[in-house]
Amino acid sequence: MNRTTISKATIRRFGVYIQALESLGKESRVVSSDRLAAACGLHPGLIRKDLAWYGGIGRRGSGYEVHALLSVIKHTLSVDRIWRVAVVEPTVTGRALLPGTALAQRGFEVSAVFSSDCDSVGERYGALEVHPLRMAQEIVPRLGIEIGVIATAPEHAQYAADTLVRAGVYGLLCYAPVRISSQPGVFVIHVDVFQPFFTVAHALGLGDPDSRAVARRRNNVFREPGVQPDSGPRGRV
Amino acid sequence: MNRTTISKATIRRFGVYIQALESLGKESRVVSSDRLAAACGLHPGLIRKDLAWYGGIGRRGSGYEVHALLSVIKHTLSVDRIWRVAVVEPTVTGRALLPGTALAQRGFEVSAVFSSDCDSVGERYGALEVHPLRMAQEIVPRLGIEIGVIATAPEHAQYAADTLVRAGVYGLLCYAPVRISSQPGVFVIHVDVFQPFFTVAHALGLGDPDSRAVARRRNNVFREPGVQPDSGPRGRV
DNA sequence: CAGTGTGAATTCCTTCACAGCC
DNA sequence: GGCTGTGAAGGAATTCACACTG
Repeated sequence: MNRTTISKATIRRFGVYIQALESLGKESRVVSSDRLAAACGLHPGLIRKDLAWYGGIGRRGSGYEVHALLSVIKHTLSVDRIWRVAVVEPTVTGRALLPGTALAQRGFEVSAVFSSDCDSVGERYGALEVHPLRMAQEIVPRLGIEIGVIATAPEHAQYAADTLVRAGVYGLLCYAPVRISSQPGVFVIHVDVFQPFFTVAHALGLGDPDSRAVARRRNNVFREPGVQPDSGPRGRV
Repeated sequence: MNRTTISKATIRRFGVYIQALESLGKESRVVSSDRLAAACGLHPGLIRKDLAWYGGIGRRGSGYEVHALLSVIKHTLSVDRIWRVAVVEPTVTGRALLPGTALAQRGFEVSAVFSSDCDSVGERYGALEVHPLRMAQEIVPRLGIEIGVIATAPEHAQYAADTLVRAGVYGLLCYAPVRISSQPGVFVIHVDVFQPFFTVAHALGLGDPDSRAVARRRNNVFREPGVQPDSGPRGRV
């Protein structure tokens, strides 16, 4: 099963596993698929399928060795190294990614902040000074920055993206609410921080509008695939 | 096709459509599935399928009327009203949701900020003052807050969630990296703001580690379902 | 014509259930 | 006994292709 490409869904979950394993690892040296499943809110079988991609990394009867697992998964996701990141526009969204956040612990180091706004240029956030966007051309290669975060207003997103790409960035996360287009060879992800609110609203609002009691009585309507209906294991109230 | 429950995937996309339509609406009164698809990075057929749920809301030959479409989709997602939201802990993540962000424009109004940290209590963010978490019991019902955002450290997440739920909240967004368990009738979504970075890292790091040139030359490896490989004249090989 | 609505085909993902190993 | 690895079954979500309509 090995030499195949991993499914997109699996890749997404690998990120979740890293997250969960980091904390599970503090408690025990080994986890079973059941335990990991509970921590992630997924079906145990799904976890075994995902991990089976490595071909027998688990031990029957006991489970998976946390450290080893973390290690291979991180390697697969290429997060067993440091990625340097540039943020364009220190907006609220942009600033939420700056050092001091958990982002750094996961191997992503924001090493530059750019802005097209004269007022912002020169401001400092911790050790970082805001530079004019036009300096990306020089700074990006010098600091070995490979990933760019677009946190501009939508109308400036494309320009910011182009500028970063020209400077050498080849992975982009766009937080602005527009679709930016990129040259081949550049990988782009569009992130909408507020989408989850929509999902919650839909779940809560089911049935007649503002009949709060109804919604309250209703069980979770969405279950992430694999999530047990409720009353979690680990379910202390 | 109407009386069926909508698929989870469709619901997620409805959120995206709202987003896209808000800006497309400024340019034209009508959109085709092709145009909307381009704006969202999706396959046109998929959009027609999704919208067909409403049963003939489009006009053959011309497309969908933007305003009407927005209106029904918003209704479906229950975002044709205001939802009041409480945030626990004004961490960087928590603060990114406070008024002034685009969240308010989408119908979600943060009306209270709570903290268990004595130092934070009393701080002001715009018009909002940080209250001790224990006051949730009184404030949540008074302000009609229905949704809670957990932006605490992981070890306090469950407690914060329980407190809010006891106060009357029945929808939760958890930004802390733990799985919180909830009573039936309470809808919970777990959000990990940094997951997209993992996906980018994986895409960029494909193949031999740190052979940047290789990655750079490679085309986007992940395509969101429906996204054309790139520069996509659709169809025809 | 341009563009929707939709069955049918396809691809992708998840769950089941059980054999096999520790 | 506990738990992994995995084929086979089942279910979703997406794409295709085309009839049909304004």
